[in-house]
Amino acid sequence: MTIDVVLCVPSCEGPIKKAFEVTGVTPAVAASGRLNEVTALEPTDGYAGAVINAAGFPFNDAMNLCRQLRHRDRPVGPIILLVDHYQLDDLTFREDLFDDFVVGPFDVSELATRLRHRLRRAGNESVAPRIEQGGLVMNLETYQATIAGRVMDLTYMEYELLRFLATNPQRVFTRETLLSRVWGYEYYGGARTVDVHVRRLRAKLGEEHAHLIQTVRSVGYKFGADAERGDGDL
Amino acid sequence: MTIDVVLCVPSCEGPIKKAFEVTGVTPAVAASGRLNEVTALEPTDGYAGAVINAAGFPFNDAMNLCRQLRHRDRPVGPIILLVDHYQLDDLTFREDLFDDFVVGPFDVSELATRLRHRLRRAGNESVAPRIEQGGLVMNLETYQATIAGRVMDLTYMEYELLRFLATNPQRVFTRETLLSRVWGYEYYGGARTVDVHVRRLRAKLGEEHAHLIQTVRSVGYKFGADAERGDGDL
DNA sequence: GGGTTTTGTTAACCACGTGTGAAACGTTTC
DNA sequence: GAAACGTTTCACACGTGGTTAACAAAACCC
Repeated sequence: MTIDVVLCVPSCEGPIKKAFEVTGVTPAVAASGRLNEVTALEPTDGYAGAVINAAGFPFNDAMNLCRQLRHRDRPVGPIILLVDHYQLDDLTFREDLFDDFVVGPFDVSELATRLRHRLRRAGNESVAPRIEQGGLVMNLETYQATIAGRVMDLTYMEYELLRFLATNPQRVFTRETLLSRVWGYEYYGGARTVDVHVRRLRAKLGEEHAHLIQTVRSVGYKFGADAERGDGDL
Repeated sequence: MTIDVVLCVPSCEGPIKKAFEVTGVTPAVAASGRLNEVTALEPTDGYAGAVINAAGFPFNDAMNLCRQLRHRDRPVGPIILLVDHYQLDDLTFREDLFDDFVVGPFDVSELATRLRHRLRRAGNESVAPRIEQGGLVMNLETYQATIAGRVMDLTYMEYELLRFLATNPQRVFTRETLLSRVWGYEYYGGARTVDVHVRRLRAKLGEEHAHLIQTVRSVGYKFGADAERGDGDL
């Protein structure tokens, strides 16, 4: 039997270290939080999971790391996020990027219990590997998207934006929300950026499916076929 | 679309109740924690999940309930356990009985975030905040409105005005009030603006439902079906 | 390091929502 | 029944907000 190695970013100290000891798994500490470091440290049989302390380094970087880990060819196990209380709101609409979270100040028992819980449950839970909405299929592992069977050649940002919209169908997002959730920064200047990316996406969706991304005037954009049938499915 | 109902055992008070409100799901409270009560309360389309306060009643009973819920023919959604800190150890080797847990003292934000997280990961679009009044349904996330099941195609201002009126049914607003509350500025000039928007709304509500917005002569407008019997229920 | 792709910005253009005034209509009052 | 008042309806002009294309900057790849 091999030893479980769990990725730990960016550090493994205090209660976090204790929790690892109690649980009996070995941490691999990637201090930089960069993907190449993560890959370099990886044991031959892969990581059993990941603990990312989003309270310990820039939140956006943490989110990006999650995204990258999810998209890797070799999937890492369950991702556990450590956050401060004030960061809870930032988790909204990002539910797919992590499998569990712990709110600081971090308690050893809780950390250990969650670690054990997720590691044990790993395998039973399939992380929704794909999105299907109105002819659009997005494979979250291969980074590929098809519309009505035709492969769309999307760039990174296009993919992320489309994914975000498609995972929350029918819901309207303001440009500011999109900027903060997809781009991950606080709106310096260009809200028009969103418009342009939407335009590019619509172009790649093709004439026929361009309407999948709808403009809600004075509000923002939403994904989804029109609910024009009178079934009132709000 | 149906409303998500989440089983709540054995009570739904304080932070737990708040978390349900924030998340926008409806609790079904089974005070006894017995399976027959759970079944009796079950909506036709089943539970979207379960919140079981193991700190609130005998721990073994809570575990038994979890087991029963898991083994039912009709599976309940994700099970979230509420525990006290000293109970953490008791969770070991029972990882398969629940999907998430929260450690007391219970924090509204954390509870809500976990609830949302699990419901979403279970593929459950958690229900949006909405307004329902006399056949009118307004979904505040999708910016859609339906009247008697038919989708109304509202513009921004129309939506905002209708929303304001519908959130305060039966209450009469002067044009000035509407201008300041909905438009947000201090009435330079056109009170006729309100009239016109009301007209457009009535048109989109359709012949049959136009009366939902009522004119109160020399005063203003109000939303609501007629209380034409003289029961004076104001 | 040069070329290519991706990403963000700026500005012109266009469409649609919105507000306005005036006329038609209805209701109340003398 | 006519005058006074309030509401509804209509047509039109203006401006906000969205789309589009072209450009600049940055990242990426040999």
